[in-house]
Parts: sequence; C-alpha cells; structure tokens
Amino acid sequence: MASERERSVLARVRSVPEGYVTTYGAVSPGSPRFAGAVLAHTAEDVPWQRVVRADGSLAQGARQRALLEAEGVPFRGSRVDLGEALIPPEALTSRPNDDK
DNA sequence: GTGATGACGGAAA
DNA sequence: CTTTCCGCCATCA
Repeated sequence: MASERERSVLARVRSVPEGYVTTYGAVSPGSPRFAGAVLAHTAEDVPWQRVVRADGSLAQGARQRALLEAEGVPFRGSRVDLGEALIPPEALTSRPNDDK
C-alpha cells in the first residue's frame, strides 16, 4: 500500500522512455531523498536505472551505468549527458507541480 | 513524542 | 574542474 507520494514517484519513473533518464528532484519535488528511498525498497516494475542525480551522476554506479548504456543513453565520461538524455518534467505523465 | 539517516540538491570554497 | 557543507522532507528506530 503505497502512499500517494510514493505512487507519484513510481508513476514518473515508469513514464521515462527507454534511452532517456530523469532526476530525483523531478520525480520527488521538494524531497529528492524520498525518491531514492522508494526505489531502494521498490525494484519490481520500476526502471530505477533511468533515475539519476541532478548533475547526471549515477546513484548505483557501474551497475546502473551498464543498464543505461544498454538502453542507448548517451554518456559524458562517467556521467549521463543530461543535455540529450534528460527528460523535461513536462514530458512525464505527471509533472512535479503543474498547478503553477 | 524526539532523534538519526538517506539511491539528493544546490551553493560555497 | 573537484570537494565540502548545509538544508530538505519523509521514513525508521
């Protein structure tokens, strides 16, 4: 029984198409740490590997990197090229705060 | 009820 | 460019 906030995070992560990534701040506005906490205990139908940090660095290191490269995510050194792979919150099914 | 922790973010040095 | 520190909000002990 996921909380409303938890569902919101998972919903956005699933809305990220293959070959693209999103940031923790984008899936959990105001509480980026919560996003990680959710993914940490939720690894079923959620492509957690497509969720990276705001600067493009990976949270799970080599493991996550392998999955992203396999999906065709462009890398810039040891970080993801957000300029090409980052999805704007507007492209997600639900936006962090579309009220404003 | 209080206190500590975290798959983070952003600013400062 | 890298490293360090503080702050954020939700969850856990």
